[in-house]
Amino acid sequence: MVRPQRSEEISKQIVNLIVERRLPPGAPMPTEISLMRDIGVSRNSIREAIKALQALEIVDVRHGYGTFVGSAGSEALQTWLLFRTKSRGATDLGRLRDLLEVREMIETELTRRVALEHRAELITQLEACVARMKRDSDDALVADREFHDLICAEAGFDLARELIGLFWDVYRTAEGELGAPASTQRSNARRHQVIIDALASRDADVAAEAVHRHFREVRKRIKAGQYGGFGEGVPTAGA
Amino acid sequence: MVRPQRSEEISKQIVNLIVERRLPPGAPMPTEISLMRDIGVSRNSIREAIKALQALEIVDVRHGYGTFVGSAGSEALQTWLLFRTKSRGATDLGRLRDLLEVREMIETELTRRVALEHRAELITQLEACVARMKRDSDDALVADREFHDLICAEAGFDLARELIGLFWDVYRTAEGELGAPASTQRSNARRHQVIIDALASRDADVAAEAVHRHFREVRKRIKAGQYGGFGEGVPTAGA
DNA sequence: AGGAAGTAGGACGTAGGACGTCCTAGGCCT
DNA sequence: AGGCCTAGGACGTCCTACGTCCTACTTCCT
Repeated sequence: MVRPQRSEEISKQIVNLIVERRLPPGAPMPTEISLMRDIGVSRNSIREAIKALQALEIVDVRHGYGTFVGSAGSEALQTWLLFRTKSRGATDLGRLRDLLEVREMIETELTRRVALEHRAELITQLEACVARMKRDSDDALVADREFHDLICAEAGFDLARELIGLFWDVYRTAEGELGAPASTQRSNARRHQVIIDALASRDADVAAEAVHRHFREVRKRIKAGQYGGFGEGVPTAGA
Repeated sequence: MVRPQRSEEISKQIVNLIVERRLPPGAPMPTEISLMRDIGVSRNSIREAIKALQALEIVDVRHGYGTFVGSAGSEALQTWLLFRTKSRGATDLGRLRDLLEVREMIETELTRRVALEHRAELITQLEACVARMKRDSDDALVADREFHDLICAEAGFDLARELIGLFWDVYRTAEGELGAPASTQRSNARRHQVIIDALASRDADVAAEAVHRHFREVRKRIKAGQYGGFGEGVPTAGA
C-alpha cells in the first residue's frame, strides 16, 4: 500500500473544495480548526498543506484574520523562476538567455497582433513611456516595464501579459545580481520608439522585426561579457 | 516594526544557502534538525518553510532519507496553472483560450526558428510521430505531445520547451475535465503533417502559417460549444 | 446620538516534545 | 561473497500550549 504523502493529499482536497464550491478569489476559506475536523488530521498537517498552496498563491493567509481563496497570480512564480535562473545545473548565462528568448517569442507574436489591431490611444500612451525613459531617472526602468505591459495588455491575453511581466521582473533581478551594466537609456528609448512607429504603421512584419532588433541589442549586451557569469567558478569580480 | 512572516524569511534563507554554496540539483541539504539549530527556530517553522519550497520543487524531500536540492522543474507549476485555469474569476473559456494563445505564440516563433535551422533527422522523427497519431490508440495522444516537444527541443531553449510541455499537459487535463470531445485523430494527423512539410521547406513564414492553422482548428473545436463552460452556473450536464 | 477608545474572542503563528514510518548503511549469518 | 537483519538517522504526524494579530462589539466620553 502506497502512502501518498498526507499533506499533498490534503492540498488536493483543499483545492477541490475551492473548485467544487466555486469559491471566487477572495472568498473566505474554512478555518484551520474546521478543516482539521472535516478532513480528520492534525492542525500541523493542515498547516503544511496550506503552506504549499500559499506558495502558489492558491490561498491567501492573513494572520489573525483568516484564510482566503487566492488568485494564483504570477508573482507566485517569481521565487521559482528566480531560483531556476540562478541555480547551477546548466550554464548560467544559458538560463538568462532562455528567459530572454521566451520573452522575445511571446512579445514578438503579441506585437504582431497588436500591430494589426489596436486603439489609436495606445500609441499616445507608449509615447509617454518613451518620454519618461529618456530621462535617466529611476523612473526610466518603471517606464520600460510599463511600455511592454501596455502592449501585452492591448492584446487582451491575461496569461501572456502576466508571464511577460514575470519574466521582465526576474530578468531584471537576476541581471542586477550579476552586476550587469545598465544600458544607456538614450539608445534604449530610441529602440522603443522604433517599435512604436512599427505599431503605428500597422504592419505585423515590421513590428516583429522591431521587437527582434530590440532583443538582439539586449542579447548583445549580455554576450559582451562585461561580467563572466556566476556559479561556474569565478564570481563576477574574479577569484 | 514589521514582522515579515517567519517561515517566509526562513524560506529565503534556505534558498540563499543553496545559491551561496552553489549546491547543484540533487545535492544533500542540511537536516531539519541542523537547520533548526543554525537558524534558531522550531522544527515546525523549518518544516513549513521547506514545504513552501517543496511546492516549487526547489527542494526535494525524501521520507526517511533526507532533503535534497531540487531542479525547479516545470511540473511544479502544474497545480498552479491548473488551478488558475479552473478557478472562476474570469470566464472559464477565457482561461482555456489564454492557455492556447500562449502556446500558439511560443510555438509559432519556435517553429519559425526551427524551420530555418534543424537537423534533417528531425523530419524523420516527426514523421514517426504522425504515423503513430494516425492510429486511434491511446498512444496517439502521447505522440501528439512528443511531436510538439521534439520541435521545442530542436530549438534548444529549455525554458520554452518546458513551458510548452506544461501548457500542453494542463490544457489536456482542463479540457478533459470539461468533457470536451476528442478531436478526430485522422484530421489531427493531417494538420501535423502540414507542419512537417513546412519545416522541411525551411520557410519560416510557411511554417508559422501552418502552426497558426493548427491552433485555429483547436480553437474552433472549443468555440463549437459542445460544452458550455463550467463554473458559470450549469456544469456540463445541465442542472 | 455620534464617535473614539478599549476589550473580548476568534484565527493564524511559533514552540517543544513524543512517537510513527521509512530509508540506508553496516554488521552478522550462511 | 552474498543475502538478511538490525541500529540509527531523518522525515511525517500528532498533541498541547502560548504568542500575536485582526475584527467587531461594547463602553464611555463629548
